[in-house]
Amino acid sequence: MSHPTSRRRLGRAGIRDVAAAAGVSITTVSDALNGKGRLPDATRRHVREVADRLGYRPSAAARTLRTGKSGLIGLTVTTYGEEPFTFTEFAYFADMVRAATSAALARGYALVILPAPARRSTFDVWSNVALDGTVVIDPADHDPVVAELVQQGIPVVSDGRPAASLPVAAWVDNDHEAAVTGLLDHLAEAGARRIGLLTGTSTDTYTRLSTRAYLQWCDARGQDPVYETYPAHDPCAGAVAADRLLARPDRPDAVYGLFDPNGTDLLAAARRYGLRVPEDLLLVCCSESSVYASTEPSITTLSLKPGRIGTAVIQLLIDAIEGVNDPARPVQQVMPTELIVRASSQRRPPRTTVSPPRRGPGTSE
Amino acid sequence: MSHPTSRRRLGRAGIRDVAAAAGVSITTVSDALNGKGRLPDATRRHVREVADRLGYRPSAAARTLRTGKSGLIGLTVTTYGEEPFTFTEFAYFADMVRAATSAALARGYALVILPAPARRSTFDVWSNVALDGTVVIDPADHDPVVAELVQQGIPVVSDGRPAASLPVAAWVDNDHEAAVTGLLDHLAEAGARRIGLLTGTSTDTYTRLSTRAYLQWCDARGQDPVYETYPAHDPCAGAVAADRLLARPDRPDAVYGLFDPNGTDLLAAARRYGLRVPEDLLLVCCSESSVYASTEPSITTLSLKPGRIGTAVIQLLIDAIEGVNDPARPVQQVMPTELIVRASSQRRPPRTTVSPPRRGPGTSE
DNA sequence: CGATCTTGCAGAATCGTCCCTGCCGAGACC
DNA sequence: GGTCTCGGCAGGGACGATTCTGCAAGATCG
Repeated sequence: MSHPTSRRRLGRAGIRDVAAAAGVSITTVSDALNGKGRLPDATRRHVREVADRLGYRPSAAARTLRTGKSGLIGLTVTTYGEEPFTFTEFAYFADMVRAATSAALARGYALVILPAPARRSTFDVWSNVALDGTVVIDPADHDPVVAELVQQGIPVVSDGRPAASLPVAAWVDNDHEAAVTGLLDHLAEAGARRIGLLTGTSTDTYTRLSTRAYLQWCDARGQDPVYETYPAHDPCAGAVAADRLLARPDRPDAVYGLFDPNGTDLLAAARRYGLRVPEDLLLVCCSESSVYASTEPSITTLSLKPGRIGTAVIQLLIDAIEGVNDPARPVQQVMPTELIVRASSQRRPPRTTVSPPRRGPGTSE
Repeated sequence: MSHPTSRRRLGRAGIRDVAAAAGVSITTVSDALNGKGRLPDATRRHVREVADRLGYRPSAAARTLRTGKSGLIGLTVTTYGEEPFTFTEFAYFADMVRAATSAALARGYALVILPAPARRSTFDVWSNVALDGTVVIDPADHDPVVAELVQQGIPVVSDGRPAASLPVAAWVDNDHEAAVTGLLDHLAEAGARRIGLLTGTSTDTYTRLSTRAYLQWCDARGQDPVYETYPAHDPCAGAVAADRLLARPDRPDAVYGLFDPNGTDLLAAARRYGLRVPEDLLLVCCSESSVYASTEPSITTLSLKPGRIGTAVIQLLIDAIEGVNDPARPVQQVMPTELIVRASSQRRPPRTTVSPPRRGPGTSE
């Protein structure tokens, strides 16, 4: 033999081995397996059968090198440094990532979880993985990662409104203003006269837009804003802030909590002050957690529908990767939220109880 | 020029462009950037500076093809079909994946989320990504994915005890027997006379081992087992099963719920039957959710410490990939759990240390 | 019956990087 | 002063696929 093809250095079968075993050329094997070229069905079947018999798996690296497409989509949360998720948004991220993963897999892509890089370096994890595109969750205003990726020609789609300066291909976000306004209307209809807000100190778009919508609603209704802020990343601070809110002289008769644990925080605080929910205090919080369906009383939640967001983000990104939409102008997509109305925000429960509502056997304190 | 090096087909700078711009050879660039070869520092600095100026990023695909290492680790839950996670284990998976991601990134690897493949095919997502190793969560007894991967020489480490026939390189699991035994002892010490169990109908190792430990404990203590089972994937079924358990004629005075939502399920059921917690009913459930710290009363939980598990799994896998440990025999690692004792499992709150130890106020039956 | 077209496949050039091999000059050593 | 060693780099062959080009042999046609 002139070519040293016969040597086997690895246990894995390559396309050469398949070609040799099937008695055809490498080209024919590639064409047969990929459905290209002009081959009779008999040859195709034969090659496929031989490939199956040898347990042939094409090398992903070689294919990526040749075609320039890896089938991988990066997923990153640059806001919170090293940790890929922050604590208060577990359920949101879990749901969002789950939906995004499914959507990506359905179109033949896989998700890679990536960190916010500590510093620019030629050899961090980012440059070690070939990405077709990237999803960025809550990008900071001047995110260096996004700039770098875009400069390399990699499409980026963000979950959450990016700053105008960020050249993302598209973004998806909830209609936070409409959500908060609708929710406050709901509380007002249930009889709330003074609605309080439990919000965060950080300046991300979610917190900012929600708080602004609350202030505007108050302004339009002529109600004085009643709110407390706390650092959302600290779970203990939430309970303290809930307490502060209910201890105020201008105590609200309804509260909306922006973050997932606020429901239980507020419920516990209400119990400490002897306030009955929903009789004395109406309660809504933004959460994806199902536990609020079975608390006592059950708590009305605002769901951001992270699953829908994850799916939408992936669709837009893959469209951008495959050049489906017009790459010239970015695509915005505003997704609706869902208010899951439960006992905590209804003065008159829908079920007409036979027995008259009685108070429980006294407060322990 | 004899070589047609001058053509530029893509905007991205390759190693050739760096070599040309720096006036050195490709070898020198590679050596300078990778810290190999014998080069004076002046040359190294010069090459690095030129590479930075051109915005050079090495091609991950080419490197992977050449070196055989991709820096990617697969993460998969084969048990639940299409969806990567199931609903009842959100908090567990979120925590586990978060820790695993961090641990992998710290050692220079990134995680790829992969599905259970629908059927064997030459071109599913699995064969489109080059993996250095894979983490499998709760593998089924004869998981075809694991077999396939091992046959291809890709190390596999599992979260959860695999069947003896599965040739994984290592596994990590909680000490479920010790956890359940310790928890039941804790309840007995708190005054429980008849401890019930809320468990699942599926046959995964977690459910199986936990239930067996319960039965053995009952046997050793001479207590009749009192338990209800339900399909854990159905969140509504949990509430129904909790109701069934408390409606039994041999109603338990303490209950352990195996799944995350069981705490609120049981609390709601107890309220419906007018049972006070912890006075009439002691409660423990297995959960990673922080909401049980602020329910009323707060609920004692068994934490499986998924973060530790995720970290351990990744360490073992990367060790196997890099050939640190002995590949001949598999490594087992049994991780401890943590019982977070709260109000729901304590008849006497810990603050009343003044009064002498007395038995509780009799059984309700 | 020769020219053209179609079918069925093989050769070989990439893709971008790593790294083994080898060459050249300059000191070191006997 | 010749050989040895060693530092400093360049050449070029993989890695394993995709795919463009091209060449025979039969089919079709005027």
